[in-house]
Amino acid sequence: MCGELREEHIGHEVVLFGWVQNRRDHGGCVFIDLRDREGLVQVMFDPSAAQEAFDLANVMRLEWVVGIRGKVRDRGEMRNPRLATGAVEIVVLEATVFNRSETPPFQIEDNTDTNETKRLEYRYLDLRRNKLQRTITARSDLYKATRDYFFEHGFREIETPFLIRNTPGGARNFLVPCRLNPGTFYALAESPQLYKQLLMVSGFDRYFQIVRCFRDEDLRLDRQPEFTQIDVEMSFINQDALFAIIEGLLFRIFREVARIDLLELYPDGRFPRMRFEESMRRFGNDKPDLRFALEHTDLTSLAVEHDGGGIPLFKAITDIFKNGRYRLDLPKEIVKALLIPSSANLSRTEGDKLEKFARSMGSEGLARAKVGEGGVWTQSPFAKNITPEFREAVNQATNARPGDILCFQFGKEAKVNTVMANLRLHLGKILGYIPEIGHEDQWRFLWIVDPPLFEYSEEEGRYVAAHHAFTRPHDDCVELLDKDPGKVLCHRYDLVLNGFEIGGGSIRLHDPEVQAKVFKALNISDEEAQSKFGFLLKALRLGAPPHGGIALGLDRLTMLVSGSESIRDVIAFPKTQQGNELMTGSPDFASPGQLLELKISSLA
RNA sequence: GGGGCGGUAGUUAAGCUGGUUAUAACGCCGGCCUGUCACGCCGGAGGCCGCGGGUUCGAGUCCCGUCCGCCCCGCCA
Repeated sequence: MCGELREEHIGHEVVLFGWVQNRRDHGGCVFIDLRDREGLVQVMFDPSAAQEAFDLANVMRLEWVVGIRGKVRDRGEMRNPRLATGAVEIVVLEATVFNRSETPPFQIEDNTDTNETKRLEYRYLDLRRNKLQRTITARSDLYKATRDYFFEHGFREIETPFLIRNTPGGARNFLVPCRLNPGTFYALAESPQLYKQLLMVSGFDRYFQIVRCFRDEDLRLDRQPEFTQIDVEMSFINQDALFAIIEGLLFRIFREVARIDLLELYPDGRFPRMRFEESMRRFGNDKPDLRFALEHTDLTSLAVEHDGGGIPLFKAITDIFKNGRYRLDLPKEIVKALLIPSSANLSRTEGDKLEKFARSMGSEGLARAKVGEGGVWTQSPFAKNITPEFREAVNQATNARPGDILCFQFGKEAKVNTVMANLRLHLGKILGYIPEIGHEDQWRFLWIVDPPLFEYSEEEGRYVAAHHAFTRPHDDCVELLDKDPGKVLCHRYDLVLNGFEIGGGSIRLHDPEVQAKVFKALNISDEEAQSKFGFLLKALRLGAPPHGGIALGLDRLTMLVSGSESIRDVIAFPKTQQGNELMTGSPDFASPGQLLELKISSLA
């Protein structure tokens, strides 16, 4: 192929098919860069070698599809070191034009600056570009590495339905009307969760599937409405053994897809683990990017000790603790600080920009303090009121030195954490601790373990399952299920890579008695449980082995491993942030006839 | 549902405090050129300034609405 020709091919006669990448017309001779999926090679049309081919070359234009027969020649001094095939060129003996091309809407080149709208509209042209050829190929390599690995480890690949019964909870489903049962709908599977558990009950022991999942939720850089998971479930397994299997898979994928040996980073073959609580405290989320430090400092208990430390806004929070109003079933309020080192040399304007950033995250503001000589605070709304004792305690807790700047957030825990977690990432980028895009061969994996089984829903005023209702609680937490549900930890885990959640799963709950307690804590009645999950509950009573599993986000993983900027770069035909597919124009309105046949009407 | 940024030749952008013929680069078309490789040189064509309304003597520019794209919050494994 074009991109594969090297010095060793000199003298050979070759036949090449490809697209015209570039044309340099010298009047007496014409150079063309011919492109195929492997790369470029320079092709020379010389009338003294082949007059007919030369005449054709004079009319050839960009993106024409041509075939040539010619001889590989040494370019000697004229070699082009910037091209992999630069040592050779083809002298054409015969040429054919298979198809002409209209002038393309944008040029097919590596550094295209055409905006993404245009590129998505002409996706098939964008996919001709070297960069996307590489990421889509990486994705293909990743499928192969995954299948090879699991087959070698005794797994079976089993397909599960896409058209399934609508089950409550979790992500919003896409609905598909069922013509044969008017008025009823299938849901598109948001994951094979229930089916893979049932496969364990069936005795399939080790299951995996590379499977499409559908979720009707708002999109992001790393989220598409249809995406692909590497779905895994195993029986007679514990958390540690499952981690080992998945770690092995990732070592394999990085080796075969990116030629990166993770053993250099993780010599014992294992990834580090961190408890959920610790991650929230230090980083404000459950997917910390460990490529840089810049950790949060939780000042809540310190503020309580100092009775607000003279700062009225803090006192409002600490009073909640003092008055005994603080209750487990109320959203917690906390105080957190983030230290920007003096080396960052942050100007006041830049500080104001950070505040704007915090506000865009839903924060009321971003209080700051510049630490001066002797630990005094300046340029701060707190400088006047803060007691010297509290100031000193904060300086010590955050390890602040003169020149550093402290940023504060306080209020509802969830919001403080969101704002501070995003602020940390933002600072990491603007201070150059991590690149704006890409990963520069820094791969920091982390298992997040032992999260709470329930989380309090302010909307619904009750506890809801943080993952799903079939996650196994820690054995020593079972008695807390009715006493203090918020404190129950469970065997759920997320795998994080450079701040992206690339997978998550749990050891499942297969004990009907504990299951009943969980439903009770969730305030789900027997009837409700039966009507919603009856088939699974029945299966769990008919000889269900202990089991657990995980699902890895194949798109995100491919995005990271291929150094892509967005999940759209690793999906051949992705959708925009509003769920539109710009090439074909989906989604589209249904015709009245279609709706009539399905017995549904549209209100739009 | 909310916040931010953006939409001007085929493409990417410039266009200030409203002003006369809307610039540039690449691409495209024509001509010249046998060693270029971002080839070069000469000439040319190309515009519903996203769309709709408003203010004004006059709108790419100001105001309102709307559509589309990107990033984020909410939402989501």
